[in-house]
Amino acid sequence: MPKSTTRTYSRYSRTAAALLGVLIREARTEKKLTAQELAERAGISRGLLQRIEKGNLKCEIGAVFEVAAIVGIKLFDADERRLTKYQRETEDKLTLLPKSVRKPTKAVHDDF
Amino acid sequence: MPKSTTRTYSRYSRTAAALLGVLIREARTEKKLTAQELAERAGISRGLLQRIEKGNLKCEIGAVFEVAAIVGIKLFDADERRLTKYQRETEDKLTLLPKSVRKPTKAVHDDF
DNA sequence: CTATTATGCACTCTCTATGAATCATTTATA
DNA sequence: TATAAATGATTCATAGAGAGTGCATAATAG
Repeated sequence: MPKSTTRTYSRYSRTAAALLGVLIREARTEKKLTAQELAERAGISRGLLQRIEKGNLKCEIGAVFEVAAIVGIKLFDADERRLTKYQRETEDKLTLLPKSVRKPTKAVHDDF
Repeated sequence: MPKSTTRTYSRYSRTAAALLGVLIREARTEKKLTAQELAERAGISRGLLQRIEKGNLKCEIGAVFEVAAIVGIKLFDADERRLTKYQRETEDKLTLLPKSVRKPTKAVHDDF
């Protein structure tokens, strides 16, 4: 990233990430997995898992999803089958929508 | 990151990210926002938004959540109030669980 | 059909998130 | 209670994510 980015996040995003973090922590504990074990299974470092469990928003989404999937947290509350089906349906709807969004030209001629 | 990481993702994670991407794209189109506009509102670049809409797993989760929130995609199917409530409840449950996971020592003495 | 705008893609440069390693602290169990 | 293990916290080097840019192409308003 060029320049300093110091992103600012909405409260909603922060809360969502924090929630996902504690859900993961809870599921991991219930499954009796150590941080090290879960990290290894997910192919990430223990440090990254720590940040994920703390709800850090700068983690890559792939790592977070991977960990969540391993401990059994259903994203979108759906298993893979439903996820795929839902994705197809959404893609279908997308083809019906305009492929690019045009802003109306200011010359609206509402000045009679 | 040290060493080459070339992470590998499960199908579930890939599908989930892809779904989130098309949902965002759909919502953006319905709200008649250009990629540039949405990116600006989220405080990210258009390039990053493109990757998010394509379901790229290497984007930072904060950016994805931020964009999703802006176009009105409810994460965990919950508004901020419910999200916060749910988070508190989960944190409470967490305090009841052991704070660290111990693996049983192999000396189980099941060798009579 | 045409003009104009949005999107897709590729490139460079910069900065930072990640993996690894280490130490301090907390915690479960034998 | 003693003690080995798990977690928390910090540091460091670096691979690679993200911003910015330009251009080709697609797509829509008029």
